[in-house]
Amino acid sequence: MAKTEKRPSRAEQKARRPQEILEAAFEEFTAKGYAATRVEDVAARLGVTKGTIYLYFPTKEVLFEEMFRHMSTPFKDVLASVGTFQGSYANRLRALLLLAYEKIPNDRKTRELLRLTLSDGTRFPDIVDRHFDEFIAPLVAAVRALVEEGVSAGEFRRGAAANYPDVVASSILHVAVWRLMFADRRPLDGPAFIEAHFDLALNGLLQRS
Amino acid sequence: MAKTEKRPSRAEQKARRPQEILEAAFEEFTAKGYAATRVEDVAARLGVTKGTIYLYFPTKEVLFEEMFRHMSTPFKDVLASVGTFQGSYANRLRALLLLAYEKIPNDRKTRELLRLTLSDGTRFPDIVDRHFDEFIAPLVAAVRALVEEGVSAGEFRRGAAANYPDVVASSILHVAVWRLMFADRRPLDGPAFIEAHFDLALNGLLQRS
Amino acid sequence: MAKTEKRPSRAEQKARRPQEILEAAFEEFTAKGYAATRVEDVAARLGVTKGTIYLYFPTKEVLFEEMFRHMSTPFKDVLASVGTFQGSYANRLRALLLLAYEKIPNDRKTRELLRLTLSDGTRFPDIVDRHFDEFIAPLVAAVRALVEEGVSAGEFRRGAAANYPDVVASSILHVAVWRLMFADRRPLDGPAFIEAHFDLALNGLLQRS
Amino acid sequence: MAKTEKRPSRAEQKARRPQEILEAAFEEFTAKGYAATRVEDVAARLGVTKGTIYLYFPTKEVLFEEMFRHMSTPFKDVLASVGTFQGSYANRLRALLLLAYEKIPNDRKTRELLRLTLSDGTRFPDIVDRHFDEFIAPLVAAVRALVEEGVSAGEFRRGAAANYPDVVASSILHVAVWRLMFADRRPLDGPAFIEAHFDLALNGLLQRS
DNA sequence: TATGAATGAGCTTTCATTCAT
DNA sequence: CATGAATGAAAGCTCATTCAT
Repeated sequence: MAKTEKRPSRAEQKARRPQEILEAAFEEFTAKGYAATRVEDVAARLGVTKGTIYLYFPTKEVLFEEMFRHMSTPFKDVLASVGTFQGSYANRLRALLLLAYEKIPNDRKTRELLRLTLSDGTRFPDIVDRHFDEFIAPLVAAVRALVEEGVSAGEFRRGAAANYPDVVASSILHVAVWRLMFADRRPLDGPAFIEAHFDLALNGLLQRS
Repeated sequence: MAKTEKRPSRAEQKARRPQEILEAAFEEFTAKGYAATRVEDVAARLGVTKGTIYLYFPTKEVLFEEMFRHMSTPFKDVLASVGTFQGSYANRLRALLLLAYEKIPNDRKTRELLRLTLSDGTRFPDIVDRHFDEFIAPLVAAVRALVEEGVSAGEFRRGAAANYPDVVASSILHVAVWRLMFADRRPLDGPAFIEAHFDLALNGLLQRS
Repeated sequence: MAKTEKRPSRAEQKARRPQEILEAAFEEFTAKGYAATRVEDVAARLGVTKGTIYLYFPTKEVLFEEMFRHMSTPFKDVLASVGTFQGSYANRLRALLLLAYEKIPNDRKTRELLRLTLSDGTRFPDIVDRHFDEFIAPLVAAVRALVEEGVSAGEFRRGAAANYPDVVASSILHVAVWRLMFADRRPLDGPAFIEAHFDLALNGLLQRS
Repeated sequence: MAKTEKRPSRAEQKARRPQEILEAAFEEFTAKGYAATRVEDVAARLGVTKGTIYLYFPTKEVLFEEMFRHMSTPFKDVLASVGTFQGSYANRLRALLLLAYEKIPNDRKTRELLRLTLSDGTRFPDIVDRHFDEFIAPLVAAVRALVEEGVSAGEFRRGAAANYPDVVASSILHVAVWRLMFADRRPLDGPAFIEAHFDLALNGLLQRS
């Protein structure tokens, strides 16, 4: 029982290398952008040398792309649970948006990948599509489904907002961008913001009595 | 009448140069980001050589900073007109948000500067503050003022949304980010989105009968 | 009569230009050496622009060469007066060396041209020869002539020093190099040094009683 | 025994590199001066490329400074042996000056560093001080000490020359400058010059019988 | 005559990539 | 596996020189 969870064996260490590199690459690329990041910086963060990086990834571009893929955690899966939600549609929508807040602006990985998508999307068109398929489309689809069901059930108003569900979720992006831009320099009161968002969105959607 | 509008004289050319350069720089920097843009690209866009750029701007960094300053058109001034708005607070808010849509996601300059702020804000902290002071703060302040007046007048509900006006305006940022990210690849139906936004926000804010 | 000696007329101004340029070039070239001096620096010192320099001198190299020629004042002429010296050979030698001190280490022009000869002689072999012909050879010849006459007259000892007159004059170069190297940071007591030089040289040369 | 003295191993090569570079830099910088030397010239002399130089030295300026430090061999140490000299003060002084001739004008390294001190001392003030502390000050101090002892012992005359020992040593600088300036184009008969120097200096210093 | 905008060749420095050890 | 010395292709910046005004 002694050696359990001790430092990894050489073999384990080796197996872990690629992931370590991708994680180090994430830190560097998100901090400085693709062009301004040097392969050596990534290596230095791991305490290895440039050559080692090239042992696992053939070029800086591939490193970037694989890092992006590795760090973008599946949001679709999370959304799968939406189907199991119970209660009023208002509460279901609230729960869904809460999930999105957790996964997008509050999750550093997702948030920083959004930055990369905006800054280096020109050079890596794939990541833009990926970002859309991974985050935007599923979220919008889930919101739309819920809103439509709520409308059918007579809980939500029919109207422009119901037809364009992005607008219901757009505050989420606002928080993400705010955090990317200001970090700790202008902290944002997350819970209060979310509360205001729910207040506005649900009042905006609910049938007027 | 003959020679009017011929090629500019030497003096005219010179007077125009700095602006031409700043505008070319805007195109290049926004297309590729600071690090990936070469001074020579900016020059080539104007049909001149690198050296010419350095005749007007001492370093690439200064070129970037002055470009940013030159291209960020005052939003505060636009907002000044808000005070003159008439009619219901709902309409006034609608007019205010429309102004913001025009000036932020629909104005290519502002939109692209937002991208730069996100991608190169780390290297140029000034532009982050500038962006905040120039766009975010005035807009939030204007929305807050209007909402508070609307609440006082009994037209708007008191509530979380009224206390956190960012949430009312956040869809604007959503459109900006969407356009930056997808450009023409996934066009966004602007008018429909705006309509949905107003529908949601005003229903969310108005006193329930 | 009032305006006599007032500011020069345009024609005079023009006629003076080349010299002004050469003098400005002297300041710049001696301060930074040939390679590190920019033509624009020379122009700026005169309050004109680069183009003006090229109106008078076709290239930077020619400017340098002509500057060198222009600033190297004839030492030979000065030495001509040596033939008229009277009195003991010791006194004549003293007078000759004093002339050399005035013309070489104490004359800023000559001193600085010595620096250029050492630093840029590789690129401009002419100036080395020029320096030799203009300063070294005449001085050594004059010293040699005087010493030989002094020996013939029985006033100076025959001996190694008399055969190699450079050694008699070498302290002069020492002062020049010292001043070039240390300028005002380690001032050299000129009169005391010269006195010591005469003391040593004359005692070294005079017949032992 | 076979492979001994074959091409150096990677490790040996690496250990040697910095010195190789400094020596190549010495050749280039002394031949053309700081400004006119290209880092690529230094590299080419070693058969490597520019990049290699920057692997060892961060900037051209640092390369120059470290080269200067590396090539200036301690003169002070040599002078330490002066204290052990025996015999007449004339002979001791002769021995001391001979040491100085060996170390300053006859040693190519020292001689060329003198050239750099004169040509690039403005840009690198440190090397001027270094040159003073390393060569000038110790030499003058040693001469002074010996002369003073010789005066105390009654062997040397009291007088101006004894008070200003630079003058006794100044011929040494003369030879250095001559060689820097004329190299092989006007060779200087070293031994004869030195003989003349001793003849003059000792006769100039010794008590007149 | 004088200007100064513009050029283009060249220099310093950087960095992705390779490869012998 | 890992290293890190070396490369070479840029990229930022400079400056002698030109030329339209």
